[in-house]
Amino acid sequence: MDASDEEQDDRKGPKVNGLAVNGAHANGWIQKSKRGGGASSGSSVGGSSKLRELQAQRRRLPIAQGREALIEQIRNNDVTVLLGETGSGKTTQVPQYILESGIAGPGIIAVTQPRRVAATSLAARVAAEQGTTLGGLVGYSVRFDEVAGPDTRIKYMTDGMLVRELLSDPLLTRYSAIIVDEAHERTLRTDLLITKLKTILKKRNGDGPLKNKDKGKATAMSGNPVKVIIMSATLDAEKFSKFYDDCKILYVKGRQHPVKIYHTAEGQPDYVDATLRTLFQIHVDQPPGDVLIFLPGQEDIESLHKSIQLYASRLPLDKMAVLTCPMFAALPPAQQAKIFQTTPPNTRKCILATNIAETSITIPGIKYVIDTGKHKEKRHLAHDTGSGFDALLTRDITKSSAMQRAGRAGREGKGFCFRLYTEEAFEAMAVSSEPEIRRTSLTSAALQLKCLGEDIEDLDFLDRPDLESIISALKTLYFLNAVDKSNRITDAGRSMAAFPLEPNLACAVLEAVKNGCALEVIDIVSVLSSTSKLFFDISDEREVAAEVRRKFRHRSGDHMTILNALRSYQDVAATESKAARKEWCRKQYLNERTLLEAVKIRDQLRATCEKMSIGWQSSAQDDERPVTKSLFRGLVLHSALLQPDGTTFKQVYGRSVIKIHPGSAIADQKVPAIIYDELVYTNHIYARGVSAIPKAFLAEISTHIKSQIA
DNA sequence: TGGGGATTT
Repeated sequence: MDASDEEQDDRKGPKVNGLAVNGAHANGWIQKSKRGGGASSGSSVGGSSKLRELQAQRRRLPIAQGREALIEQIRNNDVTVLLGETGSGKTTQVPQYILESGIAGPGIIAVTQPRRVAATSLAARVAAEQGTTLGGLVGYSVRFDEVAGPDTRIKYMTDGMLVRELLSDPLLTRYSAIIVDEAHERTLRTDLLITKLKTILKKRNGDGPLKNKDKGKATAMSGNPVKVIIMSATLDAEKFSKFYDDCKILYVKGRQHPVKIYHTAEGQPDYVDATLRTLFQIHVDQPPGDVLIFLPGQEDIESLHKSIQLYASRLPLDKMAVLTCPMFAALPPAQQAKIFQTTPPNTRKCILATNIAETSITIPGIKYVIDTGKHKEKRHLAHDTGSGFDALLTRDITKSSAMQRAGRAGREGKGFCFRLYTEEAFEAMAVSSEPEIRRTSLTSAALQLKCLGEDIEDLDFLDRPDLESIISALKTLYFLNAVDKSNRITDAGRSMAAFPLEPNLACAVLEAVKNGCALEVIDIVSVLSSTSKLFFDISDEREVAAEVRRKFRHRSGDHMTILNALRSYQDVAATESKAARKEWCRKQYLNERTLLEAVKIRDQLRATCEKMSIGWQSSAQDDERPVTKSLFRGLVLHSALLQPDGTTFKQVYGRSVIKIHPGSAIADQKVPAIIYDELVYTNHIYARGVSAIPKAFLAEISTHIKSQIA
C-alpha cells in the first residue's frame, strides 16, 4: 500500500473555534455559554443525575461556545445559514437554544431530516436532554408514525412530512421556526422546502430584504413571523446564503478525530480482490479496531464475504479472528442488527456495507475504513423523444462521499482510511452529486406545486430542473388528466395530489373507483409503491422460487399475481402468529418487508379515500378486466404494442423497443399489448411488472390526448 | 430469458 500520507483536511472550510460570521474570526464577540431563560425546559423535576450528566454533555459540545451569538443572530435575522461540521451538535442544540431563549414565539419549531431514523432518534435524544418524555415538549413526525402532542414545541420530522403539510397549510402557520437540516444532501423535498420558504418568508415576515431585519414590519401576517435556519455540513452554504438575499452564514467547528488517508499508487480495477488484500494487511499489521468496507452492491458484498471467511479460516491460531457482517438496505432487519452487537473477545469485526453506512447508519467502534470509491447509481437514460428508462450502474463516488466515508473512521478516536484509488482519481472526482431535482421525475412535485397555485417552470430553485424534465412532467400530468390543456389543475388532479402516491398510481386508484374495483387496485398499488420488491430472488434459488410462486400466477399478468400473493398473505396473517407469518413468507419466497409496508400503505390510502368521501370498498370480485383497465389509465404512458416479430414490443408513446422481463408471469405468453410498471436496462430494455391489455384499450384513448404526442 | 445503490409522502 503506497501512502500519500496526508492528514484528513478535505473540508477546506474555515475552521474556527466556536462560531464565526461569514468566516471572520469570532474571538471578540463569543460569549461564555449560559443557561438561557425564556421557555421552560419542560416538565423535568430536575436533579436526576442522568439529566445533569446530559446537560453537562450539552455544554461540552462545540456549538455551546457560540450559543449566545447564535441566538442573537437568529433573533435579529429572518434567515440564518449554519455551516456545522460533523459532531458540532447543531442538530440537537439549535432547536433547544431557540426554545430556551424564547426567540421564536409560541409556535412549533420544526427540524426537518431527509431520513426517518434520524428524525425519530434525534427526537428521543433531545427529549432526554430536556428531561421530558418523547411526545411531550419534544416529538417527531414521520410517515405512519407520529409521537407529538399539544405540548410539543420541538418537532423533528422528515422533509417529506413538511412538504405534505404545505398542501393543507401553504404558509406553515403552525411553525414559528423551521430548521432545514442536512440541506447539503439536496433531496428533492429539501429543495422544494427551501424554495417555498422563500415565498413563505415574504408573506409572513413582510416584503423587505430578508437580512438584518431587527423588527418585523407591519404586514398582513406580522403577528406570525417565521425564523428559517438552513443547516449544512459542506461549503454549499454560500449557495444557500445567496439564495436568501445574501443572509449571514455562521460556522461551527465539529468534533472529529483525525483520520489518516492512504491512496493506492495505481488504480485497482479488481476492487474486490484489492479489498481482500488490504483487509488482511490491516488485520496482520495493525492494532485492534473494527473495519468498515464500502462496496457498491449486494453481489460484491456477498462474494467478498465468502472470500474473507475462506482466508480467515486459514489464519494462524495466534491471530485475532475475523467476524464479517454484511450490511445493505435489503438485508433482513435481524441480520442488520448484527453489526451493532459487541464484538467477541480477540475478534476483529469487519463490516461490508453499501453507502447505507455513509449517512443512514453510524456503526460504533470503526477505526479503519476501506473505500473502493464505487457506488451504484440509478440513471435515467433518455431515448430520443420517447419515454426514457432507468439503468443501475456502478460508478465513481464524489469527493464529498469519499470524505464522508473516511470520516466514519474518526468517530471515536484516531482512524485510518485506505482508498483503493489514486490521489489523482480522487482529485478527478466530482465535488458532489447532482441535486436530486435534476435527476428524478418531477411529475409529483409539479402536481403538488400546481395545488399551491404555482408552476414548477416559474419557481426560483437553488438549481433549476432541466426544461426537458419539466416538459415531461407536465405532459404526464396532462395524459393523466391532472391538468387540462391550458395547464390548469383539474379536480381529478387535486384528488390525485391528496394521495401519498406517484400521480400515475393515484390516477389508477381514481379510475378504479369509477370502474368499481377500488379494493383491488388499492391493494395492488400499495405493493407497487412499497420500498422493496415483493418477489425478491436469492441468486442460487431462482428456479425453486419461481416454482413455489407459480401458485400465485394470474394469466393476465403481474398485477393480478401481486394481488393473489397479497391476499394469500392476508389469509395467513389473519390467523397465524408473527413468527408463523414470517416462516410462511420465507417458504413462499415473498418479501415480508414489502407486505408489511404495503398493508400500512393500503390503510393510509383507504383513510385518504374516506377523508375525501371516496368509497374504497367497491370490488370487481373475480373479474380482472376492470382492474387492468384502471391500471392502464394510470400507466397509459407505459403501454407497448407487440411487434410483427411476435416477441418484442414497441412503446405506444415512445420509440423504445422493449421485451417482457423473463421473471414476469406472462413472459412466455404472446399478448397483443402490455402495460408495465418500469423499464430496466441490462442487455435489453426489459419491462417489469407487466400485464396484458386488449388493444381496444389503446383505441379508446381519446383523440385529443393523441394529439399531444410529440 | 434474467440481476434489487439510498431516500420519502
